[in-house]
This record gives sequence, structure tokens and C-alpha cells, in this order.
Amino acid sequence: MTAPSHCQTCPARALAICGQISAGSQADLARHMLRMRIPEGRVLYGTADRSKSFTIITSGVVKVINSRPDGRQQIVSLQFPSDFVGRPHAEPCSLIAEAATDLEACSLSGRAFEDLLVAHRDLEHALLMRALHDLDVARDWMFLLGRKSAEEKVASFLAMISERMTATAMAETGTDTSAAFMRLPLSRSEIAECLSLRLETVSRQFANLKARGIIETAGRRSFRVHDMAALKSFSDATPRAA
Amino acid sequence: MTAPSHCQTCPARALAICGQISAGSQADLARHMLRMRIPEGRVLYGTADRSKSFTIITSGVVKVINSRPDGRQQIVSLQFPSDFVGRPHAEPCSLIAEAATDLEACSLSGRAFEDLLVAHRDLEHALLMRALHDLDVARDWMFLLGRKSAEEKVASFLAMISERMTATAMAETGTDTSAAFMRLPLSRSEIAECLSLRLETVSRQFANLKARGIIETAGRRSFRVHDMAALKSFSDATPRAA
DNA sequence: CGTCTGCTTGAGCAAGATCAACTAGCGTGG
DNA sequence: CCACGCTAGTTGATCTTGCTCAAGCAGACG
Repeated sequence: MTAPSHCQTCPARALAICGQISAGSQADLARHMLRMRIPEGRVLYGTADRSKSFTIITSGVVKVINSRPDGRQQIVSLQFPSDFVGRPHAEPCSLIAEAATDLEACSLSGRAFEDLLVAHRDLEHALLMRALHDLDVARDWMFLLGRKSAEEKVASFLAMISERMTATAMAETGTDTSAAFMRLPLSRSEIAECLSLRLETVSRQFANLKARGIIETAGRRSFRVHDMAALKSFSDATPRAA
Repeated sequence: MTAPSHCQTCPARALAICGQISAGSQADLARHMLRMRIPEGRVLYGTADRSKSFTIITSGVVKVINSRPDGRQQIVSLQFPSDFVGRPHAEPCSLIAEAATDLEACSLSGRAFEDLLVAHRDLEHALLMRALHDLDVARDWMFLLGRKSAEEKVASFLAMISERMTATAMAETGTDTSAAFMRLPLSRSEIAECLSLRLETVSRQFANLKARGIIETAGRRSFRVHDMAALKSFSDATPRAA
């Protein structure tokens, strides 16, 4: 029993959960998974539905949103290729996962996944590692939300996006695209929801970074980083020292 | 093989990890655990030391701090009785866990704990459930940090503290203490670090809630909730509607 | 009883929100 | 292929919330 052929060539595999489990578990997982395309805007899990699907992204970006009845909302996580989206054993809560761009992904039902978790201990272990990692990421993001200035927030965001997109391209093609133009997966107002700023403020900080020659934009959604070192230093500048 | 006698009477047990695993795992865990007192200010895990202890709190409060070289810091989590403190398999990062008050706790070394995790699958499963729960809590806190006003932040904080302290008292004595005075586990400036406000702002919001008759304070550290419903409504008020 | 530290209160300030035009991509249909 | 129009994004002016700086107060402890 071996993994299907598309797994052999899947660039996400090495970084994803599939790459961290035994060949047997991998094959069993692959047997239940369905490769699929998901359009932008599709909800992968939400408050209302009890559907509990489980998905590994191979291309595209998913946003996880915490939204309240009064309409305020906060994007609490972005998931990139090789990340997984799903809430095994989760109690219902106010989180929604939604495709921020068109996706390619491997998906299976929550029921099937929970059975697999029981059958393959190494899968459950891999999931624990991922949950602990997500917790660390969330706690770093809490620092950003609570303590960083608008300028630092936008710089941190662009540095993060650039790194994740570059890592994905590296896994796919083996080339370093960090200096090339890349497409932003989020609109200005979605970026604002991530950073808890207003879209006007995001726009002004973009203008700022452009004026300093650190980034360049093309059209509405493309950007490139000219000076990653400077971008990173703006990501964590002491308030009055830059 | 049975759990030691102090476990039989431990009020934290039902809610803690120990209450969610088999009797055998429980006994094995208890055999390695040491009941201890930990003074306020003691660091339970941090960036520098590789000590990786593992602790279940039975009394007191632990704060988890994300701090940066420039001195800014953000409290990213509070741990109460029955919560566990430790980072199994964790990569080094910028988090520190520190006793916010004097503690009573059950503790064992990280090495012993990781061995136990391998030996008892149900323990690993319980840990996964807890990590997923902590992730939900973190994401709710992100909403607070990013979207709530100062007034809502302080009201949310007091409601949360009151609920956790009341739940603890309920487990210990079986009585509802929600209307009684309770001791705040954190100073004004620590509360400010939690909510990403300045201590002056926290102080003003306390004054606010007192003036409205929703809470009452006594001394520096004691408070009681007079009107929990009102407190909760302030926790999530739409910006201009209260 | 005094001092020390943590808390409260006040006055002015600044970062970012809000409100309001205005502009530029991008898709559509002539 | 270009004019049109829609939406996303930009830019400017003003306002608000919470920060900063500064002074005064009170509980805890020797």
C-alpha cells in the first residue's frame, strides 16, 4: 500500500502533516482524501454547520475569522499551503474559516478524519505538534495586536506574507522568488481586519513603505520587497527609534 | 495501583488533565508528580532555561508573558487551578510562564512527562484537547486585544476573573461565591499588560464601573461583582450603544 | 508614625479612527 | 479597442480614544 501518485509530487507534502507520519498512515490518509478545487469565499467550517471537514491546503490562502453578532470581526489566523484547516473534537465557537483566494486542497470529512485519528497514533501526535505550533503563532500575533504601532503591524504583515509565499514557491519550484513580485492574498480591508487597523491606515502605511523604497507595488494586489532587512527592522522597531 | 490519597481529595482533579485519563495512566502520572508550593514571581518555564518542567496548578494563578528585547511585553494567557503549565516538544520561543501569585501545584520534570506521554496514549490525547481549547481561548483574546474598547476590555477581564475564581471555589467548597469579595491575582499594571492598556486607563475604567455600581473594590486587591449581567453587557457592548 | 510603593486623578497630546472627496484598476459592452 | 462605470484604493481634514506626563493619595509594612 503506497501513497497515490499525486502525493509523490505534492510540494506541500514535506511540510504538511502527511510528511510527518509513517508510510502506512500516509497511505491510509491518502485513500480517504479527495483532491479538490475550492473557490474564493467558500466557508470551510463555521458556527452554523456541524460539517467539520478537514483540509490540507496545497495552493491558496484561508482566513480564520472570529466574528461577533454586532458585526465586528478579527482575522485570527491565515493558513497557507501545507497548513491544515479543521477543528477535530472542537466545541462550537465563533470561528469561521473561509477561502481568501481560490484553493487547491486535499479534503476529507470530519467523521472519516476522527476515525483515522483513532486508528493512527502518529497522526494524532502530528496534530498535537501542529496545535502547539499554532498556539505559539497565535501568541506572537497577540503581541502584534496589542503592542505594535500601525507601521510595525504592516511591516510585520508584509514580511510574514513574503516569507510564507517564498517558502511555498521554493517547495514548488526550488527557486528563490523573494525579490520577485507576488500577489497579495488579501484586500486592503482584509489586511486591516488582520492587523486591527482601518483600511485607510493600512493604505497610508503602504504609501510610507513605498516612499522609503522598502517595497514596491504594481496594480492593486501585487507587491515586491526591495529591502527585506529594512522591512524586518520596521517590524519590531522600538517606538521612537527608527 | 491507585492514585495517592491527596489526589482523591484534590479539587482540581475533576477539571484537570488527571480527570480525563484512565485510572492506570492517572496512577502512573501521580507516581511521578511532586506536590509543591511555588512562591510568587518564580519562573516555571522561560526562554533561557531548557528545564521544561510540567505543572498542574491546584491553587493560584500563572501568567504567560510574551516579551521582546526592547522591553515591551504582552501577557498572552492566564492559567488557573486545574490548568496545566508546560510546553511539551516546544521549540524555543519568546514565552515565559511566571507565578503571578503564590501557587500550590503538582509538578514533574519535562523529561519524565515526555516519557509518560509516549507510554500513555490517553494522556497525549488529553493534552491535544487542552491545546485545542487553549487555541480557542487565545483566539477569543485576540478579538479582545484588537477590537474592544478600554471599557469593554476591563469589563471582560473582570467577568473572566470572577468566573474562573468562582469555578475554583465551587470545586473546592461547593459554594457559590460569585457575589463575595475576591482577591485580584494581578496588579493594575499586570492587568494593563493583559489588556494592552496603560495602568492609568485600567484605573479609570475601574472607577467607571464602580461609579455605575457594577463592581465594588476594597483595598488595592479586592473586588466584588454587584451586577454580573451589566458587567457582561459592558464586555461586548457595541461601540456607541451603551 | 513615617515611608514606600502602588494606585488614582488631572491636563494636554498624539496615533489612529472617522468622514469625505477623489483616483485608478479592471471588467463590460459598444 | 476604447469609453464607461463600478469597486477598491488613496489622500486629506478633523475628531476621539487612550497615552503621556505630572501631581497627589492611601494601604501595607516596618
